[in-house]
Amino acid sequence: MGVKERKLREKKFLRQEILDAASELFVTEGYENVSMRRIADKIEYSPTTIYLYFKDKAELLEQVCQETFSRLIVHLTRILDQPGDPLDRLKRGLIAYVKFGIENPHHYRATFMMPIPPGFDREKYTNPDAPGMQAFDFLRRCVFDGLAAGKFQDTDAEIISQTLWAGVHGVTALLITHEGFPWVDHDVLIESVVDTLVRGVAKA
Amino acid sequence: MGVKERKLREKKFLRQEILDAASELFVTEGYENVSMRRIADKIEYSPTTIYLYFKDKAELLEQVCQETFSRLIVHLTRILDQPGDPLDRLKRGLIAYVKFGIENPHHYRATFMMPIPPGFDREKYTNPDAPGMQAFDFLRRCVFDGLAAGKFQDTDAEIISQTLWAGVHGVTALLITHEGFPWVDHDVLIESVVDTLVRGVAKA
DNA sequence: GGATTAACTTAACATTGTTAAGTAAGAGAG
DNA sequence: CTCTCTTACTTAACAATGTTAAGTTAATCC
Repeated sequence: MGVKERKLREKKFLRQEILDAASELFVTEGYENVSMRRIADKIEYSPTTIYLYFKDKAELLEQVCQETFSRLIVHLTRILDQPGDPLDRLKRGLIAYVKFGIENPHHYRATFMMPIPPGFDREKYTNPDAPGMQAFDFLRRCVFDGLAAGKFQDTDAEIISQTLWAGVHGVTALLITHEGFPWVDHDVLIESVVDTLVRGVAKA
Repeated sequence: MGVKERKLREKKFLRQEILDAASELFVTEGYENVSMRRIADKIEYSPTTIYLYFKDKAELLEQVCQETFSRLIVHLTRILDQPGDPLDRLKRGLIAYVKFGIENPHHYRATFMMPIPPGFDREKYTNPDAPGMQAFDFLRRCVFDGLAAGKFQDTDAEIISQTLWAGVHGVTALLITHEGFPWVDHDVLIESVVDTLVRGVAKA
């Protein structure tokens, strides 16, 4: 009786269809401009069907972002697996992070720039499987490599990691929200920030 | 006939009452969790009255933030008017910026972390009277001072300014949105970011 | 004293996320 | 085959949102 399995496959399929439709709409229009009804229209189901597969709009967004961020993870993996100077790899990783954010502004916004829900879920951040946290862990590992090679001024890996994260998040976030601002060339700015940060933490 | 003027004064007064009520609610609950009806309740007027004084909710928020940010301006002015090494003043200014953001998270979010409305208003950012832009100009001035004193590695004031802004915005934004994250001590992190940035742009 | 204007309110609209109740088709058991 | 139960979905509705149009009431002007 493969019937049950076929059913399950079909169920999984619809779930994926919802995710795809939602992702595309979120990407093109931004989370808050997409209603559940619009997503439902796109997949030609009734709005309430979505609730059979996802608890609410927030969970749907979370899943969509998780998919996107796993792409960043493989991207970062490729960069960090290459040999070379730890500081160079660190720079390349940081730049990749920023560029990813800018290429996926709505998903970046959703994972890193959204207000904390009132009943904050600390678990979401300490949970290492969380989409964004995995990316941050990459940064941590880079910093450990650099520390082992004695490349840094400070010796606290956590402080260095968080400092670098704050820095790259800053450019990413500003370039996303302040599109109209008279920035210097994007690439120039990104490189400037990353260079400044790495110069700042590196041993003199 | 002072009647007309009294009327005008009363009108201004109600406007200010709305601003105050809105500000308090925005501060305690956050922009998106405050409805026009709640604001109206607080001042004991009907919801639609607000629209006689403000075009829409966004404009109301904008005015509220403007008020708040002018406090940052006077704060920064005090710091920058003190004598001393340009880099030291720069550091103090940057730290003040971050602390202000963290102490006014909702207003900071509203001015610097909100998605750009679809029909972007470039004018809002180039306009030097805009609340946030005035603060950024302070940073620019600091950088000019430092450049004049030959303190920086790079020579482009705009690149340096934007780089520093990105950096401090990063900590501010992350500390605001990721309250639950296992940060190292806030003050330690803030100081680390500012030190790193200034070390990064300073002449070796 | 009648018309005009100003300040404010009531009622309503369209849209949002979400839930409760219903329906129809198919699986499983006898 | 038939009765029942489950699965997968839909229809209808709710409460809340920002915002507008249409009053209403009181003071002002001529």
